[in-house]
Amino acid sequence: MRISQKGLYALQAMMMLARRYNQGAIRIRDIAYEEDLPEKFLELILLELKNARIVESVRGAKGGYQLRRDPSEIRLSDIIRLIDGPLAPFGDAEQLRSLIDRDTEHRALYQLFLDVRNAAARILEHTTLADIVGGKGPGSKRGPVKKKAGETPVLPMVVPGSRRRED
Amino acid sequence: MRISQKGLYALQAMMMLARRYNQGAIRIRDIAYEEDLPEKFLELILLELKNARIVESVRGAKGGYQLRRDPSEIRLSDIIRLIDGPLAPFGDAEQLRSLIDRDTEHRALYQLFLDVRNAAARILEHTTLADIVGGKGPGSKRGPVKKKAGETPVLPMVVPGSRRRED
DNA sequence: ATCAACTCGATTCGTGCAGTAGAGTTTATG
DNA sequence: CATAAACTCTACTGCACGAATCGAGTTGAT
Repeated sequence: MRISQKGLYALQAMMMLARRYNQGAIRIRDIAYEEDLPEKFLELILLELKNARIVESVRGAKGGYQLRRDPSEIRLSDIIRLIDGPLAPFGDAEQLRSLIDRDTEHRALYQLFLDVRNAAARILEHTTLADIVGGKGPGSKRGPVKKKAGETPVLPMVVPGSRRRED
Repeated sequence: MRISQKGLYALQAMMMLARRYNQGAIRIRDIAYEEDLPEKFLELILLELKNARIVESVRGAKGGYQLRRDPSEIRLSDIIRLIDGPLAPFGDAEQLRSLIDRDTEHRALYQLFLDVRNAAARILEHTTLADIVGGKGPGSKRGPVKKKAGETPVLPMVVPGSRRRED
């Protein structure tokens, strides 16, 4: 699952809308300026988010965009799936399950792909915009997803010499 | 982290080489035929794998390709990183850490990307070719990675009505 | 010697990503 | 009601990358 530049822009814009939730609509231009995103491109993205009923627009003078529901009700997976498609590293979950059933030679490989997709889904479906913005409000029930062993804490404790294997 | 068609071909070819480990070299043509991969494209892929010292070639008549080390010593992440690049869904781990340090506005977002990459890395760095081929040999120490809650068992127990949310 | 087999640069074709342009429509407000 | 602010939407471009294919060249087994 690759997150494109467009996907990143979408997430940034949504974070900004989440921070200003319940403070009225924001103009595309202001989002673009404050987040430093290409304005016309952002326009396209917001249109997609609107068609997916995640945000809504207010037309005319003093118009702009705002979230359609509470930040705690918008999962990151909603946004990513919309803009960048399935979370699986290859194909989608449906297709992988089918391959696991039919392609006995490569079953274990596809099963692994599915495991990777499930790991990503577990994170991204359990994290909402509210978890991601510093918002004072209650947000969802917990911090950025229940921390399992190995996940880095929010303030990462940078130990300069501790460089591990890189991507 | 998207796995391309090329990446899938590479993994399939490597699985086949792993199955025949210690049985001499196999011709490109035979791999292509048995795995049903485009021959000339596969040639390119094997060349890359050779330059990365994962496989080796035997030239001349009776030549072909074979693994350079035991299947249990070849991690899937080795192959995927070579062919398709970093495991992170956006950028690479290094870059994400840097963004987490510098971009305070979006810190939590990049942290999440890093969590996703770590989840994928944890799976793909702990699974070797030996884990993936049905091989009778000892392979590595365990099955396809220690199963944590939520990972599908190898034989997936298909309950027809139990369709969950799809990608 | 000869042929199987790998090596490798060049090329093609299509798709998708990233972004731009501009005309059209709606509506708040003076 | 005029008008400017703002969204709506279609079209288009440039470029890079993915997925191959081709063919000439080199090496080595027998």
